[in-house]
Amino acid sequence: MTVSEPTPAPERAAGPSAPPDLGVRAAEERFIEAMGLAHEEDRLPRIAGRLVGLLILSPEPVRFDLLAERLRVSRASISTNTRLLENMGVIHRVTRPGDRRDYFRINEEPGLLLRIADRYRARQADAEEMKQALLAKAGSAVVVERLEGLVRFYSALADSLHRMLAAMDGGRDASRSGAT
Amino acid sequence: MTVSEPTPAPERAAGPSAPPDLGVRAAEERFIEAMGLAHEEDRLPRIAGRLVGLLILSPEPVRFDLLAERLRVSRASISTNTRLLENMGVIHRVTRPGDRRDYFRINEEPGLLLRIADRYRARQADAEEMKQALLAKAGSAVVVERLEGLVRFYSALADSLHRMLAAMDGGRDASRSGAT
DNA sequence: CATCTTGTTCAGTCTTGACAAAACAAACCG
DNA sequence: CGGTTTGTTTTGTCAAGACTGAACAAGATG
Repeated sequence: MTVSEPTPAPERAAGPSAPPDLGVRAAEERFIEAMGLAHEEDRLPRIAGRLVGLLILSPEPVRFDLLAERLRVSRASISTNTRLLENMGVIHRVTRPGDRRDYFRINEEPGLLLRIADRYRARQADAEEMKQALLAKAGSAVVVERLEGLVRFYSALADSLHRMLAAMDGGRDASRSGAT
Repeated sequence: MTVSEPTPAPERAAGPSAPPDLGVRAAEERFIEAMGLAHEEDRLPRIAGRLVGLLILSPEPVRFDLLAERLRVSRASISTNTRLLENMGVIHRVTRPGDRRDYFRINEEPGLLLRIADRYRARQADAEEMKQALLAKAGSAVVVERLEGLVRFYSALADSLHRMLAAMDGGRDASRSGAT
């Protein structure tokens, strides 16, 4: 999704771009790398994770080429990964009238969580299907119980996620948590 | 962990080994593959996932070489992946007096879930650390709020997992859910 | 129009990791 | 002891995918 922003904002931000307070800067570096690693665990490219980290730390939308510069990564990678994250609903592309360049900001709505919940739902379905097959043919009771446990677990987890989403959504002023 | 089993059990089981009811067999095949895929998403080798699936469906411990045969995979792979899962606490190696061979069964205690919860805790810590660094140096309020949202989210998720574990543990007779 | 800017796509390189075959180790058996 | 069974470790191959530079497309701009 592409969002239009009213104010050009005099290109100065309290984010990870402007004032290089060295202590904070180092913490930002660590945080960005941590997000890179964390997202890699979720099978996303490391650069995508770093992008998310950087954008979480940026109060203002960040320009395309600044992303490449700050992460020391090719523009090609920025293009690929921003589009990926955009499609996943994790970040937004922001355009401004009279400015040909693209900016990006984190999506304050937690988009990824729904995806996680869906994954658990799918596993719940796998277990459920297997359980039904066994019940129809009188399979081992132990195994049926195990599968029931699996189904319960995954559905509880998915429910819990959905509830959390709902709670966070009502959470603050209306926008909440750059959740990933 | 290696567990010793009392009964040799006359090598006959209602599991995926003995009675080849074709309908159930096909369902088992699907379930095992689904587990393979699901665990691949969690960054485990596909074979490890299939092993988990097979063992969930097996009421009795399964012999090492039968695992290789059933999954049509080299003994080397079985060795590597069983050890991996064993270290993670997902399966148990079972030995029997007078039998030199190794057997494996699923761990009824959900071992992996703790690992998942830990992962979320780690992310919570990342966000927390970044937030502290910002607070010390008066960072952007928006960003601090985002980080607080992250911290809340991850800790809620980890808590929820722990609670679920506790609930399932008290759940049935004492052993519960071959959770993965 | 020629040229610059900005972002995308393509082709190639490089890394990572899964898997298997073979060599190996250890325990048992005769 | 030599030979067998059982599992492990090592070595090599292969595939997937992340990342890059270069070519490309589409506007702007002089």
